[in-house]
Amino acid sequence: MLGTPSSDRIAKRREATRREILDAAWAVAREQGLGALTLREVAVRVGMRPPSLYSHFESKDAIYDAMYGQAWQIFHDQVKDRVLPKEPRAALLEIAETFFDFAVADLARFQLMNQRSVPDFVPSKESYAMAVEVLDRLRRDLAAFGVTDESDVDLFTALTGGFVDQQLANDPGGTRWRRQLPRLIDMYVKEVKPRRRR
Amino acid sequence: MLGTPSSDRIAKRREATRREILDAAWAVAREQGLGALTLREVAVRVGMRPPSLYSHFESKDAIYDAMYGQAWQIFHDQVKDRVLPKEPRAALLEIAETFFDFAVADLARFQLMNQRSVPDFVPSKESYAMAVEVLDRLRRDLAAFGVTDESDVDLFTALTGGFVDQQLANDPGGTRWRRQLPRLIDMYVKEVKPRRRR
DNA sequence: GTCTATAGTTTGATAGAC
DNA sequence: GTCTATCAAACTATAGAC
Repeated sequence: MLGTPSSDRIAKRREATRREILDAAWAVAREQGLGALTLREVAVRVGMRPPSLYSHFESKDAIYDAMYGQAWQIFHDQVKDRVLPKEPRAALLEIAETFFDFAVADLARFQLMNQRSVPDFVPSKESYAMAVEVLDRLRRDLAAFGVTDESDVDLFTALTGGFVDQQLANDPGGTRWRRQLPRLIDMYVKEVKPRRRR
Repeated sequence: MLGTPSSDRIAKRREATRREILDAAWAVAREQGLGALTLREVAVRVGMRPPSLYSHFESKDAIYDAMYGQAWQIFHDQVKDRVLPKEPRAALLEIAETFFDFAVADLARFQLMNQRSVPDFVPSKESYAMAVEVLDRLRRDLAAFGVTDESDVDLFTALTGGFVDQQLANDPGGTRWRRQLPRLIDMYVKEVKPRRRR
């Protein structure tokens, strides 16, 4: 006698399929551009017929939304347990480089996360929460070095974000801006004068 | 007896229609997003049927291309005759603010000019030339203050571009980053040490 | 140069059998 | 949960009359 699959097992399978779909969606977005994403292409890659996607996502927008949340989730997982150096310059450089490398690795992902590239797309509350989580984490990291002014945090995000933009737009795959990150952090440290972490 | 319109007059009329179409295209892009631009919507606004657009542009891509070139052209016109202060700090601030204000005034335009927002769109040689022109102009402007290292120029574009990005993405219509531009220029001046213009 | 007509795709999404 | 069948709509682009 065979038992029926436990509901736990079913849920796991469902989740796995969802992830397969998202993986395919990311692949398409990377290869053809975020705005060129189509349900057909995604379905083909997963080995499904397009209508079957609707068993897992209620619309194309829901896929964009899941991608958005997933991207921020992945980055959050990557930074949430890191231990930063006590010395401000080294720590801030690590923060900047981690974000830079993550962002530069995938233009489509960066466009979805940080630019308003998909017309009418607005992340759901749940997905947006992940982005907020990451920014809060950055705020706490900076605060540990005495950087608490909102203007100082804004300065930091603008500086690192600007480097990412230039790298992606004008030297994709290269290091023209990446290699200037240490210099950037030096500038920032001189300006904001963070103190050594306690 | 009526004469026939001079070929000069005909050319003027053609050019005017082209501009009308581009104006409509910009309006759609601003209102609905750059990626949501459709020939139908553009035609409706101009008061034409969609196929008529093909008398003026050979494809949708050609419209994107003309928009791209036009945007850089407009910005170039805006800066080509300006006389900068001799004092480095004031001059660099003016350069940064001019670019910032222009970019922040229109998200769709900024996306077309500086981000890779439209899948597969590659500007034609002629349109791209306008962008190069502007960058050359910036190089000459900076050179007048002794800023000639490519890395210093790259730093400047990344800093100002980053501010634009943050302003558009996280405080559209506001001044959260705009008001920190003087501070940014102070940082840059300390780092690069431009000399007074001769 | 603008129109009508229409081709030829592609798209996101639904209905209902299995 | 996946399929087939299908839809309705939108799209870019072309042909040819006026």
